[in-house]
Amino acid sequence: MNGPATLKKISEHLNISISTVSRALKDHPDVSAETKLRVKELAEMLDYEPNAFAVSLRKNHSNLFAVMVPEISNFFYHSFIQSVDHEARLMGYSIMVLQNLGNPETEAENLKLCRTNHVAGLFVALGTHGTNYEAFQKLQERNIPVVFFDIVPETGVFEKVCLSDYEASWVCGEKLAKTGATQMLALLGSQSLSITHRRESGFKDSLQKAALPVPLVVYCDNQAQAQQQVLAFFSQPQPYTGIFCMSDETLCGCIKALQQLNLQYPNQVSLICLSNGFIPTLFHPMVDYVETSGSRLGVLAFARMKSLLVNKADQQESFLSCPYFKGGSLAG
Amino acid sequence: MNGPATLKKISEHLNISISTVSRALKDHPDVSAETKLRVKELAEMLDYEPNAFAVSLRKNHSNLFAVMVPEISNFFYHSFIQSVDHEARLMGYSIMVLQNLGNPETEAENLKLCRTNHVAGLFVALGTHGTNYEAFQKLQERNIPVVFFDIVPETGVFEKVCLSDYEASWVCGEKLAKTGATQMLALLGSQSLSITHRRESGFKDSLQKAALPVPLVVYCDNQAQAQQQVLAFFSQPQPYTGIFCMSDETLCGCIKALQQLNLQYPNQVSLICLSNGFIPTLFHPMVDYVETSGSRLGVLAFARMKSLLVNKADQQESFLSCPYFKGGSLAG
DNA sequence: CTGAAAGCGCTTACAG
DNA sequence: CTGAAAGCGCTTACAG
Repeated sequence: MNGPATLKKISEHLNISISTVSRALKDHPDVSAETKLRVKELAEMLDYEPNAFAVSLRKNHSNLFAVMVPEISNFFYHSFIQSVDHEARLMGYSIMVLQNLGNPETEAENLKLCRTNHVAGLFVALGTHGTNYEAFQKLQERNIPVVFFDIVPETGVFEKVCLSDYEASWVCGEKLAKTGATQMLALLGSQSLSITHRRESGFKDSLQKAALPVPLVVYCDNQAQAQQQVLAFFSQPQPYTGIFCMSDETLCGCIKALQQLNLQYPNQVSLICLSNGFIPTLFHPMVDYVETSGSRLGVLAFARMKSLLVNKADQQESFLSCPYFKGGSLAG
Repeated sequence: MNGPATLKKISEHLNISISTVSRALKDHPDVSAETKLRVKELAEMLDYEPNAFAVSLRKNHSNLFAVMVPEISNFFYHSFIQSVDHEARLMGYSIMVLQNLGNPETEAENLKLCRTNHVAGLFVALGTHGTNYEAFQKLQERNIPVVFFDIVPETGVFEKVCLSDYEASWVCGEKLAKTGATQMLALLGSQSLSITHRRESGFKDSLQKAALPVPLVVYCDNQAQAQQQVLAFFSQPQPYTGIFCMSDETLCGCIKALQQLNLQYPNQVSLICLSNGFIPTLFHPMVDYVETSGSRLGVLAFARMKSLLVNKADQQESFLSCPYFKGGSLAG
């Protein structure tokens, strides 16, 4: 009576074998309707719940996905995680969230966790630190599919799911071009990320297309650096400037600097950014942004994961489109 | 050679028994130094990693903690989760994040997950929905300790870890009292939460102590409602007002409304809030706040969890102090 | 110091 | 339609 119910207990109560109980509970066609009924009733009564360890040990596979990100405290990853969590639940799976904090040892530890817990699959956004791709390869060899998202490896055969960074940044350039600004400032993220360079190219190329001068480009590793860069930029007199922030982080730094300098947008400067959409609407006027939606990316990533799991599909690279949302931070 | 290494494989290679391999790897004193060395070397070579399922099934207990919150997308819970995750890692545990989304069925599902995965312990912040306390009791009966944090049950014997909500709100009242404002507005959260009432009392009592009139109190379930309430409040002429926002959510709504109304703080209105500290510093001037630190609460909660686990300590209620951080949103 | 054996709770060929 | 048996990978009394 004490301890959680098990197949054995049920079988003893009913005087039938464990195998039959097991089959009855999963509606195996071999079992008679009557037996099924009796088993299910008792199981319900005893509050039977299968022991996940036993099931997983037997099947050598768990109902757990892992999501690994550089850090959780990020709107974008956040919404990605939420959305993957939602999808996973629909399949009866749950997810385990891991963060690397820019630390290769933590990453190694996390991957080990994935291995020992035999996760069903892994979603990863890489950090700025050097990554050990072999470890991911090893997971794949053990039949644990890996889907990279957002920040993905540049080489190697992997499943990748990305935002259309180039196109999204191109749109930002286009919008800024229309404000009449001649001087452009691009506040980018860490120089060591390929995503930074894709966004840089998209932005630069669209300005070139619009026959505008090459923008001033600065790389920032965090909010404070972005703030400093903007302050430094405006320490000298500037023509009307358009600022492109490639992330929420750079946007926050930028806005702080503008406030310190007492510069108003869109009157004295135009502003556009890439964002998940929460931060830009916090300010007044709202900041124009091209949406890099974590939740939509999550849905896409999950769909790819399912193909890998079910169809053993080939690995590919998918892109998610990024719509533009109008705010009040662009002149004209 | 294929498939991950197991004790059996190692034992076959070395021509010794599985038991000895198992003991050698855990440095059991019975095993000779030489055997230990040989076993460990081979284990290293074969990249041996114990199968978590087998271990857990055997020990009937996992190295997993669960953290259950109403929703992940919240700075406060976020930093709580980060901090618990950090502490857990130090102990060789990992955590599983679950969110209820204000839905009793999801809560039930999540608790089931905790049971079937035999989590080592559970951290919970309750949502606004009615909660089935029996389910938590059941977990405790199965020797899974539950630590409630932030939003905790009002009745029943449970381990609780809370912010000093009353004192923190009291400080907010004190600070606003000094601004010279005579009219006070309290933007509170959902009326169905006890935390809302504790914060309300602390704020009201301190105003009373300062011989100020009773504040106008409004309850808001989300950001948009807070915004509406502030707009409605200022639709009529008002004396100099001090606004107390009990959360980031109400603060965001409040600031949006002030921006719409073109009201400047601290000149036309004073502002103070309870916050984890990220949102208030996003605005200019920075908003004064009393810090409700998720990470410090996480450390405290984890320490309590450890006592419950190790010492089978009695259940108690602990409170975390909340320091005040100066901004530029208070007059005078 | 080492090993054979039982068992954690489940699933699934195999036999009847 | 039902059951006995083997096995997933590990741990740990028990015996020697």
